[in-house]
Amino acid sequence: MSDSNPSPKPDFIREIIANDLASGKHATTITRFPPEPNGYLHIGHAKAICLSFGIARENAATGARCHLRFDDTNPEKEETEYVESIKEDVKWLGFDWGEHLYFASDYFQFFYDCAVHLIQQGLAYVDDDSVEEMRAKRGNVNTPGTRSKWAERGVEENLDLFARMKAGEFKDGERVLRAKIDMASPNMNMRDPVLYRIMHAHHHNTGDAWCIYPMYDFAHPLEDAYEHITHSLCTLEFEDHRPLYDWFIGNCPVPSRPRQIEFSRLNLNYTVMSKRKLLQLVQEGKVSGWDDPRLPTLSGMRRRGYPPEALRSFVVGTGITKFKGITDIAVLEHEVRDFLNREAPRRMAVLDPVRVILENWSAEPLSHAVISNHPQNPDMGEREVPIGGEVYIERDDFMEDPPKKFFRLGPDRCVRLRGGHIIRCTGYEKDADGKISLVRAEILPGTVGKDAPEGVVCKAAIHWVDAATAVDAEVRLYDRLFKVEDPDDAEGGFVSVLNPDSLKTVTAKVEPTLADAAPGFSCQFERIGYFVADARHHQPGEKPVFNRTVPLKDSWAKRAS
RNA sequence: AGCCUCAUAGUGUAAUGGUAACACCACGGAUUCUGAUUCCGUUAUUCUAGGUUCGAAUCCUAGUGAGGCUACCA
Repeated sequence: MSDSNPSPKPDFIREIIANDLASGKHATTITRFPPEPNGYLHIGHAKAICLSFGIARENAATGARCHLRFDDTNPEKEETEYVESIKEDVKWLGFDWGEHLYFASDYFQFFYDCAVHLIQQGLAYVDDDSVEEMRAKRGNVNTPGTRSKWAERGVEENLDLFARMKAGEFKDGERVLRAKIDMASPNMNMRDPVLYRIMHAHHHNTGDAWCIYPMYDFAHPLEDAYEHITHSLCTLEFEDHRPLYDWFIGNCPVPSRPRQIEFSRLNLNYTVMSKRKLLQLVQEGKVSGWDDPRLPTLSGMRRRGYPPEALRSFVVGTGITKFKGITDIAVLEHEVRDFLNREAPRRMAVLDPVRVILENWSAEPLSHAVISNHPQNPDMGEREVPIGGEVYIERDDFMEDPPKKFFRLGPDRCVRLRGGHIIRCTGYEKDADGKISLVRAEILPGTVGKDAPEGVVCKAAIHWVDAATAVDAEVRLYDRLFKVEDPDDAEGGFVSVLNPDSLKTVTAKVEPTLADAAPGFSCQFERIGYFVADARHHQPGEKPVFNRTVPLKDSWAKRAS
């Protein structure tokens, strides 16, 4: 059910929002998508994007909006390159943040002021303990922690020390600012969490202006409040952080009171979604880059030819819940096929060519065949495909000794060349290896555009390419990157279960209309699959490169196997 | 072990105290100048045990199972 404007069924989050609007708690809804610029966006992010931006779009009548905010509070992991790619990917997915592009790093002074406020309230203190000491005193899930002795410091001393942390008087790791909450809390996040750490690092946005940086738990609720976010939607792993989120909202001088709501992240089988692992695949050269068509990154899927409409339909279709399930990749592929089947023009290409000589071609020669660009959609018009007395057909479409239910070519059998004649096989040749090297056939005059004459059994139409005008193309056949359903659980690491056949490259014969296909041009190679002209490698005048988006379903192959 | 969260066909999601449904997958069949598409059909579902109620997937209690939490990451 691909739709350029999918309207999702109400889920529990949309229900909360509808109630807040109905009760007058909020006049409108302001959401946000807050990626950390430390990697490329992937299909999992698409879920968060479609949710938060989708809610803004659905409530546009009330003035709703969705902010794009870069959560760049850790200078060690973040890069400008990622900022640009994220903006591009969000746009490509079909969403627009308008004027509302923000950086958490623009709020550093605000965070600092809030921290000072907490110190003044006696709710935060500078701790001199080392990482190890802090870890030891934190306790564990079964035993309460013990408070650092530094928590006894007075407000003035804390204020002074914190100012000196900011001024750069201390080295990395020497001190931190902590909230004073509850070292015995069963929720580990409440055991005096760190608010600020010292990092003498260059920040992509603020340069060297700061040497103390706020932690996520502290910064995020403040960012949301600062932007007057009404509903802050995040994934399930932040559930335990919500009490802390609310604590900061309640104890800091903030201009609004956002509400955090958690939902389940997207999980796909045969797929890794963790940024760390994606980065590893890129860095170790297991894939060609962040936009490798085998990757679940948005840029990879774009290059693979997955239309944004299909991604949106998929993500909306999987729904929003708190249940942590694993979605079958087949659902995504279905959405891709569903969209492409309607939108992609048809073309012909032969991936594994066998030459066919039409021995009586002169009996009724054609200069070209007229073929519909989309049989179910005549509006897409027709094209003329050159043809002559010698064509290539797919190796699979000829069988020396065909089984009963095989409908295509074999000795003395008939088949139709799509848009052209019905032909009858009159002979074939094999090379030294026993491989079919040539097929001989005759055309049946008078069969172009006509049903098979009496007495002729012709149960299939196959694709072909004219030998004289065929264009060589590099065709990349992508398959799933992993051999196992759950690479995350693979023993010996997920890299050990990479599928060695995830990329096969063949030189194919394609119809001449494909010679100068524009980068990103999507079409269906009839009877084979959906393909897209590669955006990165195809230059005009060079051999065109096509990436396989997704194969067509093939019930014959399934039956045979 | 403590706290938090979740549990509906194989998979994902609906049903908000009143006939358990939709999509994907799988398997059949019809149509087809793509063994695609389209169309029709088949199989199969409320974790367990109690309780409340005329009536429970839904509310309550207990149990079971799964996931998350013990970074100066986000």
